[in-house]
Amino acid sequence: MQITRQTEYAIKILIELAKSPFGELIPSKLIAEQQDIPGMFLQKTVQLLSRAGLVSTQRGIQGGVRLTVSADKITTADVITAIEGPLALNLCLSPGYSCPNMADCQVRRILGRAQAALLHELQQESIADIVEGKLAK
Amino acid sequence: MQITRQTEYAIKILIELAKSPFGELIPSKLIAEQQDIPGMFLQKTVQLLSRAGLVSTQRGIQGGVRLTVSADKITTADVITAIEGPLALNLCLSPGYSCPNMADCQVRRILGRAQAALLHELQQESIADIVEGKLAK
DNA sequence: ACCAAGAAGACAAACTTAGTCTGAAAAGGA
DNA sequence: TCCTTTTCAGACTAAGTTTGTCTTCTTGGT
Repeated sequence: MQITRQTEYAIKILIELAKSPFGELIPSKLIAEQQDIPGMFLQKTVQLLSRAGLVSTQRGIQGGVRLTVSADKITTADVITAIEGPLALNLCLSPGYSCPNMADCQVRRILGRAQAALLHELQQESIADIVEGKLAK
Repeated sequence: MQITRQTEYAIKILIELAKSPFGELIPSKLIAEQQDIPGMFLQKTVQLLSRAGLVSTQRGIQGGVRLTVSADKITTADVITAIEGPLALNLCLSPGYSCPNMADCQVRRILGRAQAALLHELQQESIADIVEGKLAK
């Protein structure tokens, strides 16, 4: 039950972007070096963030990646969702899933509560909080 | 970021055991039928629960599985730990892991908070709660 | 036109998960 | 003691996921 490495990369990418003034274009190669992420894999990750609307990219010389949402509006939950899809602690908690006894399934209910607690916390934490170190314990 | 199917099986096994009087031996074959779990795989799962001290088993004719801890003392967190090992939302949150800049790693800190919130909720929820349906949202 | 970036998708290696198979060991009864 | 029932243990396998790489294409600026 872990986030994937790619999700961790995504968080680091956003942190790196948030260190520069909002909207500034940063070439992905530079991000890769700063955060020690394999170049090609980083690009795929940026694309997921881009499709989620968190960043935008520009091609060509002087191209790169930039935030389209301010860092204090991007939560950890947003990043996880962008990379891994909707948070689901169990298959039966995925949107669109259905099973015969879903209505009165106690396992589903109990895991749903845990998931809600996790999600609530993840939605409190923004990229800006991470960068600014606002999480003193 | 999901619990494994095996963990879900484990929860169901414990629920099934908790339906009978405490300490009663239930043959694993019966549990498999009741909860629709592949027989061999269930046995492996029972073994993990047994090594974690949550159940004990008896071989031979009239053998089976029984709870060794009362259902209201077994939390969802216990089950996940028994099957998957210590809860870790990210590799760097696993016990025994170390990386150079672990002390001031903001990613680690933020995920640590989320993990603590999740763990707290999981530790509130017992198998007895599930069986008795005490979770009416 | 040329070059520096990102876009896209095929591919592959490594790992994890879910499950099976086979044989052994133990408990109890005949 | 022998037989049956049941768990124990480990090897094995098939499928899926993760984490990348490689190659080719497209775009934008100079």
